[in-house]
Amino acid sequence: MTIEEVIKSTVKMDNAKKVILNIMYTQNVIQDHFNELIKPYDLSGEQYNVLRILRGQKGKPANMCVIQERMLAKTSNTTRLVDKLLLKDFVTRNVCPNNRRKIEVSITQKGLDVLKELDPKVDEHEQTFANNLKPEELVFLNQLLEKYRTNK
Amino acid sequence: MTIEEVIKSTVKMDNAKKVILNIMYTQNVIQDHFNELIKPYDLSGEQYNVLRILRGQKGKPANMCVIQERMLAKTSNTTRLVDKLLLKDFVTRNVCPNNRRKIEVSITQKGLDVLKELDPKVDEHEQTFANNLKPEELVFLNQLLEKYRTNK
DNA sequence: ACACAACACTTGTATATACAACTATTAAAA
DNA sequence: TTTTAATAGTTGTATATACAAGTGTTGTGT
Repeated sequence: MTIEEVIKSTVKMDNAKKVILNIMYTQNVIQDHFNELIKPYDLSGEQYNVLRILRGQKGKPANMCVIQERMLAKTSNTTRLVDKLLLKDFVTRNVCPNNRRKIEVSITQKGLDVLKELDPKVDEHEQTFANNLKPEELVFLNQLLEKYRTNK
Repeated sequence: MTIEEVIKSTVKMDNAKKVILNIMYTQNVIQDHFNELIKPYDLSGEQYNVLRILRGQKGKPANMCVIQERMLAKTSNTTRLVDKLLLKDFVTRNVCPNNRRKIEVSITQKGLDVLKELDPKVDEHEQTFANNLKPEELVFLNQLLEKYRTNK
């Protein structure tokens, strides 16, 4: 399905406009698919993302600003995301003893368990889309997107 | 900047995962850029999108469901988006006389004026990104994204 | 004609995003 | 040393998104 078909466009669009809509729409499709996947786990996409970042710390706690800079959506409100994760006992939160302005957030065993349960489903989610392309097309798509973002 | 650099990933990712993150992140970058552009006009991205759809109707009013199906984010709440546009006198809203379940939404002259003022800025926004790619790369990027979405 | 399903839209609630203002702590400058 | 600036987070407000439940209208089957 082309992007024109998706938005039922009546007028012809140039490729610059088409690419933007294509990226925006594809992101929507991916996100809807992912939301379906995590719905039973009482996690939002960004909450999952924070957990994933914390696991990547391999035991080392992360400050709020570290979490922030590793998230895709740079404007997310990390405080409130961590609040939600705290309520579910997926993370712990403590004031950093060396610098009391900082907060140390760590993933709990319960958080690790839920990620582990999700891992195969997330892999499958990623593969479902990736399988539509040949391996070399996947590489090229990555290159094109990176180039498209140059200086932004 | 590669997607690994963006999210400061410590571990090596496969291309399937990279593509997803690349699309999600690129969409974020585009959206942030676009939000900057329309901020002075007191419009959100989706509000702009609704106005654009209404202009595409060329005078013919659009029902709520028509607007809905032409939007990128299929789960948007059209009622409340139109509410906001009504407050700014960018659209009119009337019950359809033939079928009183339906609503006829039309763009006003004020709405058309604001779109006209935005047109060159939106074009520039689109070109800024598109110029990073050669014309044939732009075409290929569109094809890859469409193929990537197959059956979704 | 009546009951009931389908349709088109609205409203409610919880969560998420965008952005500015605010608090507390630490570092730097005068 | 005192003031000021910078840093790290939090809170508030408005808007947007996700999703379920609700209202009114029209179409369909018996």
